[in-house]
Amino acid sequence: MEVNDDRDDARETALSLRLNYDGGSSHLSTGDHPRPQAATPVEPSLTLGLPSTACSVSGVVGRMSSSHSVISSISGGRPSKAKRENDGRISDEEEDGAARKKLRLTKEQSALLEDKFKEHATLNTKQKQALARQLNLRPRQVEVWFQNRRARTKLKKTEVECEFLRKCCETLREENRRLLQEIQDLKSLDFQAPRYMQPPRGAAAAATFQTCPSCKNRGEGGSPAAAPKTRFFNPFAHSAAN
DNA sequence: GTAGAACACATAGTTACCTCA
DNA sequence: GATGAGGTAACTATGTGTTCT
Repeated sequence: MEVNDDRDDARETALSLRLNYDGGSSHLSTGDHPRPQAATPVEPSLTLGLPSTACSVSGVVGRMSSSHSVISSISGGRPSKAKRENDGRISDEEEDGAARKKLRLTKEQSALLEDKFKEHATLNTKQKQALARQLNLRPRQVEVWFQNRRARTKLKKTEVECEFLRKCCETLREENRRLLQEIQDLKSLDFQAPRYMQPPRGAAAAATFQTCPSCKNRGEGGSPAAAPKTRFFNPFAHSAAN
């Protein structure tokens, strides 16, 4: 129906904008709208140069292939929760009259879904229906798969970023250790304070300051007004106490 | 022009099933 | 064979933008 298609296009535009705003896992563009950036939805916001998440799925596909050849397998069944009657969407029960089954996608289905996901992280209605037909799945299943796939991508990205930050933290910690050691080394030196360092004021501050060694040695030498009062600012006195 | 209902779809979190070690 | 962990399909709850009235 043309009306629905038009609405889909408009909605997808809005969704695309919202997703970009959210800074979500993908810079998505949906449907027929031109995609502004890279072709793969996985990496764009990953600026770390780390492995693509696509690889995380390959193992699953391989594993699934061991027991399923061409047709999606259906097994078990779980009690349906009667929520979706109120939902506008069609549930599995409503569609085929049977209880919802847990299926495993075949290797071929997974591969094609992955390919499509690399092209578009989201699908518009037409794409979803076409893909569902192609895969012999229900559109709802394709939709769910893409939802879960996006979630997995985002999770992987979060893990990668977490690891990156952990390494950054460790680097900074090491740098901090090095600088502290450098401070200790400098403290051990009998160096002369520069003259631009002004003396502190107040009794509390005085506790963390000591007389400049050069002034101490000089005694009453120099200006009678300034020399005896020149003090050496010891920025390490406080930290050294800790 | 604006408000609100309806709609479709997004994400986040959860549940239940399946596979494998 | 039992079991726990991990993966994932399917679900629920909630939020958002668009369209229509």
